[in-house]
Amino acid sequence: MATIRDVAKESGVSVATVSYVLNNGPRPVRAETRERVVSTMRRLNYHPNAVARSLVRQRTHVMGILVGDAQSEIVTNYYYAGILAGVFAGARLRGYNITFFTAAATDQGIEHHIRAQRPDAMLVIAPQLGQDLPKRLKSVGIPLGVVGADECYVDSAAVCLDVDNVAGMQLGMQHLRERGHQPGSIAFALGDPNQESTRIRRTVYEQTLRDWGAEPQEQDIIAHSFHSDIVYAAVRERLELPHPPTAIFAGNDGIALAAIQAIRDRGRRIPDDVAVIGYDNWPIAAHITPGLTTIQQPMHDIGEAVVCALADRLEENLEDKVLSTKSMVKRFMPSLIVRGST
Amino acid sequence: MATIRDVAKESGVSVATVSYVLNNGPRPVRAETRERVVSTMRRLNYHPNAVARSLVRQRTHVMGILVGDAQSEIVTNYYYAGILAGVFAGARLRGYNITFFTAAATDQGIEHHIRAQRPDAMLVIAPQLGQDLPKRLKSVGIPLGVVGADECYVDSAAVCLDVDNVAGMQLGMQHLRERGHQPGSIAFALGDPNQESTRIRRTVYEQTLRDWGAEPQEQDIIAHSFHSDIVYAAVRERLELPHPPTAIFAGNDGIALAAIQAIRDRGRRIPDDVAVIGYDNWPIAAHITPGLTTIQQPMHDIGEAVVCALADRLEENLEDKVLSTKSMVKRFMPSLIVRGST
DNA sequence: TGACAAAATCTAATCGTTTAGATAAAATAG
DNA sequence: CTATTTTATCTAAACGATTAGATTTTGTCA
Repeated sequence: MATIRDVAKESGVSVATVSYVLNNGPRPVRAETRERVVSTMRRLNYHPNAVARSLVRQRTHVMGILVGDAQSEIVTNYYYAGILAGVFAGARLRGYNITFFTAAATDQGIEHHIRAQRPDAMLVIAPQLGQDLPKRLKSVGIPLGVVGADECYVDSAAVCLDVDNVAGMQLGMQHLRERGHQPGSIAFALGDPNQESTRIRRTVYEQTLRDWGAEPQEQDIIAHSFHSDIVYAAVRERLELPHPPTAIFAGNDGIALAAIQAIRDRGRRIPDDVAVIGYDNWPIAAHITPGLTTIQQPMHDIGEAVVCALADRLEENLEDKVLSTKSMVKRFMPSLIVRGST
Repeated sequence: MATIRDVAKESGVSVATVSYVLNNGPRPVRAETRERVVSTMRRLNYHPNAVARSLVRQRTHVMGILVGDAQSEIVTNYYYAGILAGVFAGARLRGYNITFFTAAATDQGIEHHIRAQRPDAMLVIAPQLGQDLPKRLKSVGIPLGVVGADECYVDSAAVCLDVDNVAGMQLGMQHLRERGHQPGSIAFALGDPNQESTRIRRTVYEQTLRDWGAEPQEQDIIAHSFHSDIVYAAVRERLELPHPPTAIFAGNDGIALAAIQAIRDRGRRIPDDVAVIGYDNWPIAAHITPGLTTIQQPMHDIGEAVVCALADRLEENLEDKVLSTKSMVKRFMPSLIVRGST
């Protein structure tokens, strides 16, 4: 494979000149010379070695991405998938490569691994990573981008992006209210209670009910899991209790699907007897009957934004030579997709 | 950040000695010296720079992965997601990093990009990439791993892994036959006819019918798309024609879902009037009623296997100093998951 | 035409490793 | 106690780029 030396020798100039041609600077090159160099580069099928470049420039143009222990989750889960797609788009836009760090999050060695690989920045997407991870990542000393878990990262000089869970939840509650459901008849199938988003949404759910003058009931908060079987059982159970809900707000569309199943198997009609509203707008939501009303989140935008924000920060650093220590938090507005289930 | 020089100076030895400690070789180091070096490495929080290492070793320990134009597809589609998860597992196992090459497949510059980044190997997962891509990738001269598209890569010195589409299709057809469906009453909702897998499965479908003494009918090959709306319409249409099928074999579970919807909306029962069998065993397949009978493919295994095969090849090359030019093709056996829809 | 500034190019150090070849220290043999 | 082998280290040249500083070439103006 041709090197810069080969090109230099072949076109009768020094390597420096070739480099100036390659980078359009920082020193000028006579047009005639440039042409000669460019043509030999083409002739030799020369491509500058990114590894060598990284070494001298002290930048790899790689952003690392860290995913939870369950590697499969990140790609299987539609929520993550959307973010990832956005991340790729942003990376292409700004000229970065995305490398997946395959070490387990609980590895003692993850910082070491990062230090060794020298990505320019790190992305963290799975919110349920270990407690001490923020500190450990911060200690590496490179810009950090976090999606969906501000709280514990807010003092880590990180770029924290998230969906606005408060707004999303309010959007859905408001919609149910407009559809005529009484505050006391709206249940919440929340999902994994360990996730930050779940906690926030629960708070909003409860607060909204109180604002409407109803005290939230423990029995109306059901399905403390994302697993279909558990959700199904929980919904069936709730439907047998007194004062069954006339509407169920589900923590994601998977939960909504399981809830729908449970409602139907109980012999109730959707949306006449029980309305269902989901969260995330999975592709399947549009293709069931009735269509699932759901909260759509701009996941692609978030993924793209986090990469761009980090790229901005990196370019800034390039000038200031000092790593910004300010954290930044930005929330993205969800929107309501109304379909037949409400 | 500490370099090997700092460690050397601090422990009063040469950089070479530190390097020998770091790599356990290739020359011996006195135990006493080693200890001293190791302890200063720890004290200085030293981590060898992978970039510098890559430069001198001429190996990056990175495998690049190329995905189709629709970046989102790879992560949204459950089929790809499974493979990806396996790829990550394999990469962790063998000590490689996975980098996504974000350039569009149709980019003229994709080989250039690869050449510049110098991954040790490339993975190609989306089968519907451009026609000339195999040639272009081969021209880069690094080992190639291909999942799901042997044909056009078989002369590219590639590692080609795929699901055994013939076996999977036969498995499903056999099952339908055992459930009492007549050869002339089995329709095939194939999906995107441009995909290699679709073509193979169609051939097997037709051949199987002939083996059973029935001539395949054009009208029984429906839904030439993966798009739910198109599938839905096609199935509805077919159900109105004479001799409606008693069983529909779907090209993937998404198609099956749309078909089920269509069958139900037409007022037919599943599986009594029409049986449905899917392909891919999406998570949702277990959570609908009736459960969807489907063909499960060992996607995780395939993803892991392709990485391992490439790693083997790379280690081999390390010794032989010559890139193996033999292509290797391996097929993975699918299995039948029987649920209520048949 | 000569003096001087500007533009173009070259030389060589650098980035942080690995690893052959030379050298010093320790171990073994005679 | 040398001579010789073995083991442990060191020195210095790569790997393939970038980029200051020195040097040469070209252009401008009196």
